[in-house]
Amino acid sequence: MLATLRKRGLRITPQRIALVEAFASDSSHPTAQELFERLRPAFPSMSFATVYNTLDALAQAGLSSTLHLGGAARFDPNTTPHHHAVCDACGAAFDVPAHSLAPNDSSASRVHKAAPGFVVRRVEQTYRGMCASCHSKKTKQSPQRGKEN
Amino acid sequence: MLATLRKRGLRITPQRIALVEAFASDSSHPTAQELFERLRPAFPSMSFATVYNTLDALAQAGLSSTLHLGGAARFDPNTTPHHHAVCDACGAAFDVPAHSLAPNDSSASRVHKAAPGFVVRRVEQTYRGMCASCHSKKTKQSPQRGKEN
DNA sequence: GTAAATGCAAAGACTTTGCACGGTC
DNA sequence: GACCGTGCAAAGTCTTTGCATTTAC
Repeated sequence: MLATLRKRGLRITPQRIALVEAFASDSSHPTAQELFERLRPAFPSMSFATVYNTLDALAQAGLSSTLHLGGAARFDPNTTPHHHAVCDACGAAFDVPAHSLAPNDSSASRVHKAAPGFVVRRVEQTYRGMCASCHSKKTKQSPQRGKEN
Repeated sequence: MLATLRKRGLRITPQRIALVEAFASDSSHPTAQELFERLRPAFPSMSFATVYNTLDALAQAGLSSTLHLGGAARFDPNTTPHHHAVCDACGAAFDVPAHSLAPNDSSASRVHKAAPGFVVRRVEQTYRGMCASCHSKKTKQSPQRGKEN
């Protein structure tokens, strides 16, 4: 990631190094808040602006995407084609590998029928349900991060 | 919608009547702000709390669902199985009919492989791309409501 | 040295909450 | 008349912005 940022003429600051290290291999889809808190020990003076700024730079470089699942935005460093399984109870999001995010003919034609002239670039799929952990302790639900939907 | 609310023991107020009338047949996926402004002429004193309150009541009755596509939440009165095509430029969301929102065997197994024990309840699909209107005036993009992604 | 990033604080957008009053059933 | 809903205002959450200072290159 750092190499890509450098190539784009962006500067490699200690904060960015730390954020990339914390973020790159994280498949938990952290929020800005979570990343901020993760970096705070090393950079007590860091601001949210820096977190958002860096995530934005990564997104522009195609190294991160943003998930809007309700509540705070989640950031995703996984650049391989994949979908998400989202737990309605705790909000956890799991990566689900996909062959491709490109639309197939039948989906493209369905969209075209509903919205003439719409050009589909990619298809995102969200599997809503309940994760194993929440399913087992279903007796008394204890929402942790996500909410409705 | 009103009949269903009444059945649930909820009260039918002029504000709710007006909101349901404005919302029920609206396929543009309005935001709370948009509904609020639509009702303001008739109810100059109405508050956002009432809008959110009513939308919440409709959601609990299964008559409305919430779309989190970035930015403000969008509300959707369409209770038939469908997906959404979302314009990356202007944020407009179009309904795309679907046969069912139930997971099929292959999707369920893919999710299970990625998140063991996850129970899929329904599958949401989002077609990201560009609507006809934005595609034609692509020379100089003019974002209206949605943002990134 | 220069342009870009940081830190800070304030503002902004969106949503929720608490409570007294008023309206529906 | 009881209880739910409304209106209002305030607070809360999440994100963005402006600007002076610092820093990578």
